[in-house]
Amino acid sequence: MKIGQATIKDIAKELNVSSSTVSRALKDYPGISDETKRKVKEVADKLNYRPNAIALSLRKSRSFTIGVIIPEVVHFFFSTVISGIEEVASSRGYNVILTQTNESLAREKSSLDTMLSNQIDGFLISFSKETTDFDHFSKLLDYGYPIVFFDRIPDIPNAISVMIDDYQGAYNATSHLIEQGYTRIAHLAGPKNLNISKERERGYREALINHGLKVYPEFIIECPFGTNEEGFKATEYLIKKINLKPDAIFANNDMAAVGAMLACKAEGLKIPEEMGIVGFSNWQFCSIIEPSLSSVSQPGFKIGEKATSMLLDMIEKKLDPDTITAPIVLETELLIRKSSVRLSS
Amino acid sequence: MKIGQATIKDIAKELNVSSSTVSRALKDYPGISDETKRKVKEVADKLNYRPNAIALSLRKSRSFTIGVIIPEVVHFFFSTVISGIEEVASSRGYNVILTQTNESLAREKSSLDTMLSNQIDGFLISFSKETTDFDHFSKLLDYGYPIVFFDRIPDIPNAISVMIDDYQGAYNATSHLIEQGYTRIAHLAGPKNLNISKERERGYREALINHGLKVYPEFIIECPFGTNEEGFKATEYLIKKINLKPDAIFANNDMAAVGAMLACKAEGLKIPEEMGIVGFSNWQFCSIIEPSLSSVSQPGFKIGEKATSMLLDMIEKKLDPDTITAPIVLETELLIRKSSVRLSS
DNA sequence: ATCGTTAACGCAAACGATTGCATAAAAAAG
DNA sequence: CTTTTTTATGCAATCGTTTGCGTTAACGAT
Repeated sequence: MKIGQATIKDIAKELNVSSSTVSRALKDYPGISDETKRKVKEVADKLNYRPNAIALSLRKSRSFTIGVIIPEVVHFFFSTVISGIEEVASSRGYNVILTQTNESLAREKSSLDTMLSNQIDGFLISFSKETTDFDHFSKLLDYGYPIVFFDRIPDIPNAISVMIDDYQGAYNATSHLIEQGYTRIAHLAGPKNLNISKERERGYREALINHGLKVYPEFIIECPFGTNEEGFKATEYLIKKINLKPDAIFANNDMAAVGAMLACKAEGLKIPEEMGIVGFSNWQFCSIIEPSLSSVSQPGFKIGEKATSMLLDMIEKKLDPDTITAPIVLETELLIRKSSVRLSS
Repeated sequence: MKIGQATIKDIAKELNVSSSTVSRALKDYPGISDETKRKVKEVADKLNYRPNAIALSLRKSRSFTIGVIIPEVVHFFFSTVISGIEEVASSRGYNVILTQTNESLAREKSSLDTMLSNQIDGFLISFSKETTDFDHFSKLLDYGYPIVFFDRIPDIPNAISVMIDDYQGAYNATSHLIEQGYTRIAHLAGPKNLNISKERERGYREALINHGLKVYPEFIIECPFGTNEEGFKATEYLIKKINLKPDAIFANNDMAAVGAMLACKAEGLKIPEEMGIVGFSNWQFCSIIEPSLSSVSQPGFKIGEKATSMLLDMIEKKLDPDTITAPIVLETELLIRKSSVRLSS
């Protein structure tokens, strides 16, 4: 005998009325006498009645639940996005079902499946690094299923997505390094199949070109996992193995940037004097490490908020997906700290 | 016309059989001819049939969904716990519904309510800092509702909980400082209403006493929010305003410890020579800040795993809650780094 | 006295799947 | 060729709610 399991029928029985009357009374429908409404509500209270959302979902084929699929929870950026999602969803009366794919395509697909089984009203997705083919998404889109992609967005024509301006963020970061007098700027790039990596690299390249600097291919090293070990190795390589030593590094993510910092320290290179470093994501630790790390801040919370409110608008038909033709782009902010400032201004 | 909306009835119609036959065929029940089974499965495949989990939930009054209520998502420890929860739940075929309370009691209660409405099979809870009265939990427990508390555990006799050994963790951290020759060890404490704070403070106190040191009340400063600003202020106060200056700080959490480090740097105190510092939680940044911060590592992922597997066992009646009389306690690990080592060993 | 109107409520189907109990047809036993 | 058993399938209720439509009784109008 579990709690809250009193049903409309129980109330009906207690008062010798029909379930329809109870249902209507609870919702203040017209055509029910005030007296009955009063009694019904009283008994509902007494029995600790709680509407069965499952029954409601079945009836309305709406679950008031949205599904979130992300690569991993333990990641500063994603956790802030989740936070934004949860805030908006719960304030608008929706539940959030969460799964992480751990960057596995198989899990992404199975998550999609079980969520569909659960009559999810819509999806919020940032796909895995393994995902290169978007058929499983476009099928759903074709059927008019509400989906909003965020951060990592697929190359599907009619997909709705919310992203940050990776290009501009990278451009600003690189320009900042250039303005600080660094001229041989290397780039620790992200995995090639993610658009965000490509965009950041593009921002890096164009900033160099627009400032009259040359792009050296050997200065661009891919760090697909984004760990500090990777950043460490890449930086050691840059310092030791290359003829033209770089004097600054723009990293695709903060962890790699930290790896770069550690490598510099190990090699006795002073930051920012001999090596300027800028990261990407503005993880919490950026401001507290030594020297503090300049980084491009991604508005994770805002992304979550925006993506969710768009999704809910689509679900509630307040927003026609066809009116959205381009991805929503949120601005980044370059946070300049000690690791990249060597000019007294 | 949404995808996956083909129902058992659609399959039945297509083959001119009854829904019961289809249902049984899909589940390989005996008493259905192999021929029929084959056909049913074929059509199911063709129509992209996906069982409606909602209908199933209603029928079985089981939702195969567990509810997670935590103070906040953007927190290294909690995000690792979530990760552990999600792994176990999804591997055992359960969904995870997530809400954060932002440390508000009101939101905690309303989350509880909507989850109950959604026929959640069980709860995983770490309650808010505002929560001092546990009636809303004990009501559910009395009704036999499966709940596992983690990290922050309530003082209810029959509550099942998974926690870490905060006392021992704090004891070890403090002992380590003592062994390093620090004698005037201060403590940045957590909010008084959380058991974990009390336990950590107790570990700190007893370590001092057992090593023949005195406990100075003025050395214990409460940092209820656990921010680095708070830690900064508390440490400045300790350094400047107190007659007997401490030579080490054991902080209730890493952020406060970082605040303490910054305050020491601002005051020109060398770490670890003039001030030893140990934190709690082992946030990611501990190993990459300068000097690296010694910290007590909490096995967040394991907590999530353990709590979830216990909850699912209870839900599936594989585990009788009455056989569990004491909280499950997981061991911490003291990670010794530079911030607290001044003896060459 | 009869008719129309309105207020207040009940009936029953529907959402999708499961399942105990019938039932029909086919096969085996007599 | 019956009778019994087996095999394969269908019926209908159920989970908790909602809702279109019908029903009843009371009331005022004619």
